[in-house]
Amino acid sequence: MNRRRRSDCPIAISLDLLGDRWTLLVLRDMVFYQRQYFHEFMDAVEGIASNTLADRLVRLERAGVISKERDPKDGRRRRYVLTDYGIEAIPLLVDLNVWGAKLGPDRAYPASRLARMRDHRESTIRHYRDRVLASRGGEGLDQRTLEPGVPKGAP
Amino acid sequence: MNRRRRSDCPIAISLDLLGDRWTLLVLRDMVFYQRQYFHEFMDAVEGIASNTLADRLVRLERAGVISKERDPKDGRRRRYVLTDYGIEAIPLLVDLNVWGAKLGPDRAYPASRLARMRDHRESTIRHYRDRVLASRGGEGLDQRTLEPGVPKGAP
DNA sequence: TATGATCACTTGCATGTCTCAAGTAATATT
DNA sequence: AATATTACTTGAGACATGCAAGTGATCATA
Repeated sequence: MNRRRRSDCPIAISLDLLGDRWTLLVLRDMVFYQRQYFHEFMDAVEGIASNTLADRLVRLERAGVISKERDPKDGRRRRYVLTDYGIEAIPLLVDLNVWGAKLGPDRAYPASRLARMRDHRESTIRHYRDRVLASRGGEGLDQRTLEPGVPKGAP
Repeated sequence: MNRRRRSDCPIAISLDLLGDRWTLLVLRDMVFYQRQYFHEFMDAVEGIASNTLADRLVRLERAGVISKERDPKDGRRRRYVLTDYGIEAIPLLVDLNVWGAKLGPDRAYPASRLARMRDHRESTIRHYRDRVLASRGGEGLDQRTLEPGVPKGAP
């Protein structure tokens, strides 16, 4: 999909990459749920098809939004993390979250987190950005304990 | 497309409505280019098909993002304007604009406007919101002169 | 009042994209 | 050595999109 660039409008350019039903959900999983592996994205409630997921990951990587590396602890796994450019999409996700919450059933979402996103947008963005940076710098989460791995430069 | 709600996640809910290649471009036309009529959306550089446009306008109206009214000056025309809820999507469009500009050729976009969007986000949003409100309240732009029509309540 | 143009769509068909289910290669575990 | 897991790929069918042409309502002009 979205093969050719349709125009030079920056919104159209964004939409050539992000304008489908799945791409931004993958980024959401990375930012809000700290998911990093193929099977973790597959496990998301919405149920993306594996070929669609593979396609989106390739496209995001080619666009420089995410990067891919082999997991040193388990050679089968590929770890996907946001690049600096990908991190700049966090405001977008926050806005989508706030906007969609008004359209959908509010029971579905912790009102406190939503209110924080709406009323303290900047600090929310900073919070998630820092969390991504932290998990990116280190070894990611330990997949058994789901605790942060050894930080970069630690003994 | 996007028939059923996939999950209660607000981002997924947003994407059920906005997650395609055209819907946000229609909203962009409304917000940044003050377009209000079917043929104006058709004239956008990206070249949306008429059936796709008709479908998106119906879906946006059903979702309460835009409203539709007969043009009192020309009964053939339907005028599409943002609702209050639609206006709340303006931050989203600004974010998409700023983000996409880094991906695309910067020659394509007035650097001054872009810098303003990035560095003075709140006032940019206010500016476009007020402009939408103004055109919504009055008669819209005069289609011959492209000047604002008579404001509401004027003699 | 008749004629033609414009506007907002709709229809039918070809093409493209996505989903679902199943399969495969590489690596890890037992 | 046998089995499980991970990250994919493949193929068929469903669904969405693009294109060209057509429709009815309304307007502009003679």
